[in-house]
Amino acid sequence: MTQNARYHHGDLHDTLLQEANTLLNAHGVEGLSLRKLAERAGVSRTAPYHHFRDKNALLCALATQAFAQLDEIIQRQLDTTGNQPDIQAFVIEYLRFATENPEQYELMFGRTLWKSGEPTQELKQVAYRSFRRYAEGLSALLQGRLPQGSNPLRVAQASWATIHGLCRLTIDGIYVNQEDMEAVSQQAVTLILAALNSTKND
Amino acid sequence: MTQNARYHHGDLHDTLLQEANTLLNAHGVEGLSLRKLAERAGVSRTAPYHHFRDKNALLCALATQAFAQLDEIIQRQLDTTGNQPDIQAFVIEYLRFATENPEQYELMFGRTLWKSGEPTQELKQVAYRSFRRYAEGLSALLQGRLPQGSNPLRVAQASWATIHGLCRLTIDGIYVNQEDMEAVSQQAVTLILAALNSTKND
DNA sequence: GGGGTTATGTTGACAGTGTCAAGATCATTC
DNA sequence: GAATGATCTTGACACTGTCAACATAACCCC
Repeated sequence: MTQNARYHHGDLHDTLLQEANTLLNAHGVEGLSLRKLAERAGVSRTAPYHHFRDKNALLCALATQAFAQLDEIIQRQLDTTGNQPDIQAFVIEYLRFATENPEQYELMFGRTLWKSGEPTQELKQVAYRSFRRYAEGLSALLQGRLPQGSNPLRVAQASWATIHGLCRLTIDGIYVNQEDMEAVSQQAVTLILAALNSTKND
Repeated sequence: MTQNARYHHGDLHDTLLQEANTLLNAHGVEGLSLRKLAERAGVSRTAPYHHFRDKNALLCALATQAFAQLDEIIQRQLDTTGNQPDIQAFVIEYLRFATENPEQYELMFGRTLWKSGEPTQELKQVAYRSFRRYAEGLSALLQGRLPQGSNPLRVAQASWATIHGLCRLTIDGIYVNQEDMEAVSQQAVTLILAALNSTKND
């Protein structure tokens, strides 16, 4: 029996994830169909169902993978900056991930899984852990530089919302102008820093 | 001929938009199918195609309507606050619109139209005008209160990104906790105000 | 090794989707 | 009153996710 004509694929689970990522990058979530994916993996339409409960589960698996990647970037950034908090670098790295992996980012934070679909237990855990780590790390970076009456966790969440908003605007095709995008993110950082340097609020 | 059995609907265009909004609110974009919509309007599957080129065009029309609503809210807010800029109120109003009309907001700013679909020329115009108005209005609110070296337009865009990010997080089902959401948005406003009150940046 | 169990892969089928083509009906206009 | 265009209908097609039933291979225990 030749290797090409064997009945069992042997590594379909991983192959599916890999090919799915390829299709995702090429045509977006809306262009990712299980049937095309199966064909691409050289397997029949329903074979993927033996490895993922349904399409939603597959997408959750992709998102989980992506969270691991972003997690690593965030952790590395938080470790590197160490005692000398560099929010600018942090934001740049975060934005870089989102703009270089727009479809993954969409999957991680978009309504496809969180609202329309049903996020896997696994995805929920990974995502929440990621949120927590992010918030804690960032609030550690901000420690002692906050305006009076500010809650470090809330500040971290608010500034994350800012960065996230920038990512969404870019990813969703609203800021088509790359130059504008950079200027705006630059200004966002400046804004955050200005807030941090102020010692008074009301 | 009875009114119920007449061949021509008479007001299908508007009826479609209205019923589409109902379906949108009830089941989201992903639950809005042209066939269900046609049935709901008491008309055959392909009748809508005589009033909208395709599904994308119908969704663009819905988004255009929604932009008009948000536009009005923004304009009213900017006029009301007048000489006494009240960013807090502005943010609250914006967030209110988004949380009360989540599906419309998704349509207005989501990838459904801007990335996956093809935004109508009309939608583009309305949207860009809305963006511009928003940015100009907000930057007028901020005038004279900015940290040195800040570009008012950029600040407006950056703070819009913050608000937009909060909206997305809520709408996409990531901040399920309403209480958290309010605290974070509160903090975001505080952050912006703190930045404005600071006279120095870097 | 042989037989039963489980994992994996296949074909067939179904309901649902957007959309095109061709024809039916009505409203309007010359 | 006939012709033209707007509106609506049925029929059809390709595509989607997913279930049921069956086929094949791998694995494990006696």
